[in-house]
Amino acid sequence: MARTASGSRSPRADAQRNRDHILDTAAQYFSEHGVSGSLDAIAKKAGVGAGTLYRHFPNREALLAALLTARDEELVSRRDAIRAEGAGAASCLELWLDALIEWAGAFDGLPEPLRTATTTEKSPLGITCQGFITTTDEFLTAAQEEGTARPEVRGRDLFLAALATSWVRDAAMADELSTQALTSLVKNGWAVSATDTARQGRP
Amino acid sequence: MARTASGSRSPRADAQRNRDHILDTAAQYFSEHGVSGSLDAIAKKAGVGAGTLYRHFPNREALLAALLTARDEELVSRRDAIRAEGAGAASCLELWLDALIEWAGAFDGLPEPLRTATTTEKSPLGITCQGFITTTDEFLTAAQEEGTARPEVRGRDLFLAALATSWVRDAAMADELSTQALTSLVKNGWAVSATDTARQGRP
DNA sequence: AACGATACGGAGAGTGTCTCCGATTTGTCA
DNA sequence: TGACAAATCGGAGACACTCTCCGTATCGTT
Repeated sequence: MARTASGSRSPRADAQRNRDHILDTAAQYFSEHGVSGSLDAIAKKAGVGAGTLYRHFPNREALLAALLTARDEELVSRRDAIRAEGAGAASCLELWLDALIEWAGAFDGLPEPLRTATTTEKSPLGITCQGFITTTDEFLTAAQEEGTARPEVRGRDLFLAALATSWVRDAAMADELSTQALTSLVKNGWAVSATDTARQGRP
Repeated sequence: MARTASGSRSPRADAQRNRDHILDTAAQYFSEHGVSGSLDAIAKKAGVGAGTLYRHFPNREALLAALLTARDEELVSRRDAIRAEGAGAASCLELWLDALIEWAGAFDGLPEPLRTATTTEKSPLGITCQGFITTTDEFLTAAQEEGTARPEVRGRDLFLAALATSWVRDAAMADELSTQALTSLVKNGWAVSATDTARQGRP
């Protein structure tokens, strides 16, 4: 008898098929309508009953978490690629933050549930976020040891700042510069230091 | 016949009474349940029919805008007070951003509609936000002329950053440091400049 | 007091989430 | 292959929320 790694019986073929199909449909639907699109509509579009959708994914967050699994893997690959490049710790951190911002912008409205999950104890999304906070911390610590990142900053703060940047972008579509602006703000701040004052005028 | 400044007939006494009462009730309800609390529940709690609530405030945003009017005035006073203090432009900007963050944190979930309003052409909230962006720009420009703020930063970016900070705080209740952390991030960035490197180790 | 303008209230239409359970499909074993 | 039990399905329906409509009540004026 077929079994999964965890010892439970492997899912029935139709169940697996439905699950996959719901996931595909949801990905498209969320792309078009944002993450608050109607779940019943997704079920209908996928050609299954509402009950089927909710059995596979008890709530919106569960569906979102499943949907992000594929993207999570991409992000992990990105992390490894950044590490492999062997650039300076500050550049690595910068690249990682960019990757994080892009990841959180996969769907319209995604930053909101991510933020909630980050601060909500246990949940599929929350665990994912926790992992990425850890990664952020690793890159950050390296940069701090290198002397290129302020020692008082925490990985958690940078992660939240990345989510916030994506959050701003969600609505500020009229102004694509906003993402760059926020990114630069988080990196350099609005205040000029003594060094920068001397430099002022030549970019 | 009594008339308002704009020339239309002044509202009937019962209408005014209801409006005020709804506003009071909504303020309390939103404080307890966040800005996505049920509007019908507010109507019921205020002892009026749903129709009455929606006649006075056609949608959630209108109610929110009316609710914020009082707080807006406080914020404007704060602006004047900051100007009057006559401190350095950088300090003024800093104080103003703090005031903005506090304002946007008046209710749980408020940053979301504010951000939407900021990027949505005309709307009661949007106009309010536009005004505060202008104020932010004034403080920012002063700091830039003083040489204490980076020239490439825009008031709009700082305003959105303030909203984002409030947004993060909304969920990160487990960690009150987050607001400070984000504020400092927006001011100084995570990267250390050459000057700071020399300073490292003595706070 | 009487009348027109204004405002009220709540039933109900439309939409969305999520549950429950009889009907159906699948996998297994004889 | 046939039959049985477990697993899964589908969609009606309970419940919540937003917002509209319109008959009824109240206000302010003459």
